[in-house]
Amino acid sequence: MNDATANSHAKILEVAEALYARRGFAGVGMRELAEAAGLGKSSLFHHFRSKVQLYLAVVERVLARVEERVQPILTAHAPAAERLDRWIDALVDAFAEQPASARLLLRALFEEDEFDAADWPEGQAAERRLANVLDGITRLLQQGMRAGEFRAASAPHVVQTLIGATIYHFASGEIGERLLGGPLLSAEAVRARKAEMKQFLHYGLAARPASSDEGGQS
Amino acid sequence: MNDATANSHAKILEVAEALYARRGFAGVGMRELAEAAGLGKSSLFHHFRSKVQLYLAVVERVLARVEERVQPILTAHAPAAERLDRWIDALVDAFAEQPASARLLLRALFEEDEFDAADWPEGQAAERRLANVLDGITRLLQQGMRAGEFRAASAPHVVQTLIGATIYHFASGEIGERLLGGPLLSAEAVRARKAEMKQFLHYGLAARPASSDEGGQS
DNA sequence: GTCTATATCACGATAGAC
DNA sequence: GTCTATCGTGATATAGAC
Repeated sequence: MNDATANSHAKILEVAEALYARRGFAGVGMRELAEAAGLGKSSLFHHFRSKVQLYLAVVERVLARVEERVQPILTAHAPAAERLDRWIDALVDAFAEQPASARLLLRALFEEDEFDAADWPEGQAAERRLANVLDGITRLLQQGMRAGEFRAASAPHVVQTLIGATIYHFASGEIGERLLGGPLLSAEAVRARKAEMKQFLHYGLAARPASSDEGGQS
Repeated sequence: MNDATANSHAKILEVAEALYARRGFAGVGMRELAEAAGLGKSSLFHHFRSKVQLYLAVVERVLARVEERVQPILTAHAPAAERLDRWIDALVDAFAEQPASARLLLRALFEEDEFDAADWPEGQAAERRLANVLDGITRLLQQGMRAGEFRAASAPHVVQTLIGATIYHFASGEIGERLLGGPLLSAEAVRARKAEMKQFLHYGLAARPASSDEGGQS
C-alpha cells in the first residue's frame, strides 16, 4: 500500500467517524461520505468493498485508540485503587480528545443487529478489542476487592456503571450541556468530570466496616 | 377519534418502538413498519403525517411512561436518601418492563440532529418531559445535600452518572449479558441491578467526616 | 486510483378509488 | 380508514474508460 492510498484511507476513516457519530450507520450515505472526503463515490468503493466494511473499520479504529490508552495501565506496579484512577483518566481522555468517539461507540453497541459484525475481519477485531477492555477493567476491580482495597461488590455491575457513566456523559451533547450549564469538552469540564468520577468511585468502592443499615433496599 | 383509530395508533406506536429501538430512525422504513403493524404503507400516513412525527410520538410516549413513574416520588414525605432509592427503583422498573425503551431513548439523544424536534408538537412535549425528569432528580439530590444527608458533590454530575449507569446498562444487550454472565432482564437480574445501584449511591453519596486523602486526583 | 455512467432497488410521500 | 398505483429521489453497488 503506497502513501497516497494510506492517506486516502485515513481521510475517509476520519470523515466517516464524524458522520457516523452524528447520524448512525443507516443515516449516512456513501455518496455524502465520499463528497465529504473529497472524492467520488466509486473511489470510495475502491478503498472499502462495502458500506458495512467501512463502518466496521471506523468502529475498530476508535476501539483501538481506547484500548491503546487504557490497557497499559492495568499491568502497572501500583495499588488497584491508583490504577483505577489512572484508568478513568485515560478513558475520559480518549473520549474527550476525539469528541465523536463516545457517540460512535454508543451507537455501535446497538447497530450491531443491522448486520453481523462477526462476518467481517474488522468486526471481529473490534469485538476482540472491546472484550479486552471490558475484561481488563473487570479483573482490575476484582484484584482490588481481593486485596481489600475495595469493598466487596459485583465487579461486572461496577463496570457497567463505570462505562455507562463515562460514555453517556461524553455522548450526551446538548442534554448534558444544559444540565451542567456549560460545555462538556472544555479542558475545565473534562477535568471536573474526571474528578467527580474518581471521587464517586473512591467513596462508592471504599472498603469500610459494615454499618447497621448498609445496602438497605426499599 | 373512534376505537378503531385509537387501536391502530396504539398498535403502530408499539411496533414502531420496537423497530426504532433496534435500528434507529434512519434504519427503519415506513413500508417495513406498516407491514409489521399489519396494514399498508399508505394507511400509516393516514395516522401520522410524516415519518418524523411518528418517530417523535414514539419517543414522547416512552418519556411519558418514565415521567409518570418517577415524578410522583419526588414530592413524597420522606428523607431525600429514601426518595432517591425509590426513584432508582422506579427508573429501573420503567426500563426493565419495556425492554425497548432504554435503547430507544439512548438513540433518541443522538438522532436529534437528523431533524429539529422543536418543529413538532410531539417533539416539544418529549423535550418538556425529559427536562422535567432531569430537573426533578437534580433538585432531589440538591435537597439531600442541603439537608446533610448526602455529601457535597455536583448534583448535575451525579445525575449524568445515574442516568448513564441506568440507561446504558439496560441498553447494553449482548455486551452486558456477556459481562454479567446471564440475562439482563430477568426478575433476578433487575433486582440485582437495583441493589447494586442503590448500594453504590448509598456509599458514593453518604455524608461522612473528611479524611486526609479524600477526592485525591492523579 | 479516480472518474462517468448505469443497474437495481427502496425510500418518503401523495392521489384517488372504495 | 384502507387500499393500489405512482411520483421523484437517493440508496448501495458495479462496469469500464482513463
